[in-house]
Order: sequence, then structure tokens, then C-alpha cells
Amino acid sequence: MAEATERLRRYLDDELGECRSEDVVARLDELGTLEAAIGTAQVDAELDVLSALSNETRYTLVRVLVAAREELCVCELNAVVDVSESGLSHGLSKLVEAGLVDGRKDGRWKKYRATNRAVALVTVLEGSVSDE
Amino acid sequence: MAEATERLRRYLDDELGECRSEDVVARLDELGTLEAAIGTAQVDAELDVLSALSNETRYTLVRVLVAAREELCVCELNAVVDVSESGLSHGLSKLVEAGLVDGRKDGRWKKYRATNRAVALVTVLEGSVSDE
DNA sequence: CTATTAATTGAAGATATACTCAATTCAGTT
DNA sequence: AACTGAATTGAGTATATCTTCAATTAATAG
Repeated sequence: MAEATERLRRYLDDELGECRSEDVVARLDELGTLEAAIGTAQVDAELDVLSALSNETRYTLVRVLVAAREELCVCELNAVVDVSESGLSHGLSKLVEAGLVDGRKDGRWKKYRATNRAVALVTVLEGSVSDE
Repeated sequence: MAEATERLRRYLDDELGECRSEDVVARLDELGTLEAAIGTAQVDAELDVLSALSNETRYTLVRVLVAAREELCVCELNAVVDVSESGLSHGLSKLVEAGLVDGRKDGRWKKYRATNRAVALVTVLEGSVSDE
């Protein structure tokens, strides 16, 4: 830590032309403020969403549900991804936790649909990554 | 696979009131179309972006760089995350690969800034997850 | 009530990911 | 040219994640 602070001091010295201890403290404070402006709970929630999406099986499910624009039965989704029925169920469960899909029981069948959150994220990702 | 197709047949039978082999084939085709509309290369690229973001260290880096609205030196970022200098470098490297940050060498210092892609994704995530 | 089917759950093994340490590269300095 | 400091790279290990199997729950049919 002392090591890293020393380096920051040298950097600020380069940038500002001079650097006193209080300049280092001030910069560390600014960086801390940037970080703190983002609540920990908020970041954790966002990371849950990202973790849920960052898997081929689950991301495919989300993309198909978004493209479908309607609810699909588990038995239909089974044809879409290449995992066991159990794996599919685990995946859907994680997506529900992350608020990316909603599930509804209909008789002996269970149907899932994409949430607005899923639509928003897929749309932005699609748009952002297509213009490589 | 035969097992799953049988289940789909029973489902369609429930939904449509009747179900012939051709109905199952038609439905499988529809599902396949939904999936195919999304190119494999495109999905892979999107998954790279998601994988890069779905890690506390890297997501923190991205959020701080987006919040900063300017480039930051590695020596400054070091104060923001809780990993070794090497870990920080590995993280930044993965973010560059995913097109989420750009790096620039400035004398003996190296500076990183968030890309438009990073700004877009953080903005949507923030907005989507805040209204839990 | 028993049997069957849809779907989920928990446990366990296989794989992938993240982090650290040591060595290296690249610039600037002496 | 040798030295110092900034940052990266590669290897190794510890941890986390994904998927499957087996058992279970929930609903309908006979």
C-alpha cells in the first residue's frame, strides 16, 4: 500500500509539476468518491445480473425469449439449448433470481417470458457489439 | 432427444387441441429460426463482453472509469480495486479485449478510459437494476 | 389412490476463472 | 550502457461455476 501510494505521488508530481502529501491525499479522496458514488448493494445486484447473463446456455435462453416476444414452455426451451432438462431448470432459476425472466405455472406446464430488464440489456448489447 | 420431442408433442396437443407430426416439426422449425436469427459469432462477441464485465474487480474498474469521464492512470486505478498490480493488469487487459476500455501509453505511465460501449452498458444496467 | 409426466432440487465431479508470484518488457534516468 | 520504475506476461494454485445424475415435488390421468 505504501508502495502504491509512493507511485501515485510520483505520478502526480509528473502531472502537476509538483506534489505534496496533501495532493496525494486529495487525489485518493477523489478516487474514493468516484467509487463510493456507486452503492455496494447496487453493484452486487448488477453483478448478479451480469453473472446470470454471462453463460452461453443462459444467454441463449434470454435471447430466444426476447426474440420470441411471448412466453415459451420449458419443453420448448429444451429444444433451444444443449443441456439436460436439469441444466435447463438450473439456468432458468438463475435467470429468475436475476430478474431477467418471469416464470408462470400453467397446469402441468411451466412457461417463461423475458422481462423488460432482459429486453433492455439485450437491445443495448446487440447494438453496441454489432458495430465492432 | 426423442424423449424431449415427445413431450413437445404432448404440449402442442394440449395447446392446439390436436397435434400431428408436422405440427411438431413446424414448431421446432420456428424455435430454430428464433435461435438462428442471432448469429453465432455475434453471440460469442456479446458473451465475451458479458464475461469481462461479470467480475467484481473488472466491473468496479469500468464503473469508476465511466464515472470519472476521463482517462485514469494504472497507478490511480490501483487505489480503487483490491488486487495486486498484476491482477489489475490482467483485468484491464481483459476489458480491452472486450472493447470496454481503451489504453494509451503516456511516457512511462499508462492510462485507460472507458469506451462508449462501456458507458452504454453501465447506463442501462444502472437504470434497469435501480428500479428493483 | 396409484401411475405418469413436467419440472425442480441437491450433491458431486469436471471445467473454467481469478488471483498471486516471479520473471520480463518497455521507458526514462543517471 | 547500466539502473530504476511502470506495467505486462506466464505459470501455478485456489476458488467458483457449470453440468449431470438421482431423488423429489406437483399436477393430471386412469
